[in-house]
Amino acid sequence: MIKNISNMKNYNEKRGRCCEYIEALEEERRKINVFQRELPLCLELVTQAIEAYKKEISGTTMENVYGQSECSEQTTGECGAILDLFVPIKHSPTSIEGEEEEVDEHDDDDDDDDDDEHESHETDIDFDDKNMKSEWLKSVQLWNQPDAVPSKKLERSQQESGTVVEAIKGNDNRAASHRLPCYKTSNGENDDTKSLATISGGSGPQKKEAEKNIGGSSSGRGRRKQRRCWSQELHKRFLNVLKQLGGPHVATPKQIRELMKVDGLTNDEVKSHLQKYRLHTKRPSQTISNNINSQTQHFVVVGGIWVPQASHSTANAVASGETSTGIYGPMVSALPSEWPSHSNFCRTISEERSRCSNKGILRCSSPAMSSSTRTKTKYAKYHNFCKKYY
DNA sequence: CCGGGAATAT
DNA sequence: TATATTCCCG
Repeated sequence: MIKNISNMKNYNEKRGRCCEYIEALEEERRKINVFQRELPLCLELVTQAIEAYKKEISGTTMENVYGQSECSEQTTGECGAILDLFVPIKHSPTSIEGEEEEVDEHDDDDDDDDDDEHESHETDIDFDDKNMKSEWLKSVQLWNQPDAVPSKKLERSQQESGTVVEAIKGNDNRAASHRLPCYKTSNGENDDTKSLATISGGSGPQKKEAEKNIGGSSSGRGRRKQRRCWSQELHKRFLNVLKQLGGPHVATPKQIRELMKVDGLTNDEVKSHLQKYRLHTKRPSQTISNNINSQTQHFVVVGGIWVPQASHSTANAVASGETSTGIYGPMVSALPSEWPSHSNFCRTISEERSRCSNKGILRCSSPAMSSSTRTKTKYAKYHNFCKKYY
């Protein structure tokens, strides 16, 4: 009898959990929905899983949604089994070395964090811990996700104060070593995001694709890395770091990369991003006819960095008070506009063939770099920069 | 090697 | 067109 009771209890518990998961999954589905086109299978999977859960709850035990992965009960019962569907099996280190050889000849030197794709136990999904899931999701979002996703807002709210980032950074990832997005999916040919591999692998803990360069034809190492987008999260971090370093014109790619502590991020990528960013900052005005640098503008310049006006105060505080310690103090709001001007600035850079000939008008109110250790070089740099533009 | 920037690809 | 990647040079 006791047994029965405990069973019952167990059942109820399980049921409760299932309900929770259904909710969570539905939430998830809403998010994924945004990417319907990109992740049709993902959506399908989640949908099916939701149905499966519901059925399960309603008593009709019918698992085996897919025929595969039948209710193998692991420690957690079938919830786990189904859940597993979503967790792309992370085969640990295998993928890495596969392509390592030539795509990245130097890189990955990164002393500290690196991608420690931690082991393989998929059980770490851990039931009661949905936070983890969101964290994980978020970190994934860090890299892909060309456009904004509403969900992000939500998550951000719960942990302001940059804890996320902290965790992401991995410098103290005791709780959960969630990997950061590896962005290194190379493979230039046959790309097509629709390839199943890409999707399933990509949506989950995406690892680097192993295969490429098949058949040895490979035509040399000319392949380009697959294009990856800087998510807002990522860009936000970029901005933060930039702020710490004193602005886009004094920060150096390497420093930025180091401070960002995003594993897998390379200097080149940072450099590129920085370049783009600088371009944007170069010719700020002339887009909007009416307001010429008036107060009505939604962006303000803080230490040479454009930030949304809303966050101006905080940013400013940091800029002046600063002292990098509180690294992630001021997170700018999750709003989409972190760029000098969100969309295109009609920039006619075509002309300037010769280097150094650009005469952008740039307003930079004293860079917020005072107490940095390596200030000297920066200072010089900054002066150089000013000279250039004034 | 690193950084800036232009050329090139997506 | 915008943005990311690669090439080139100092």
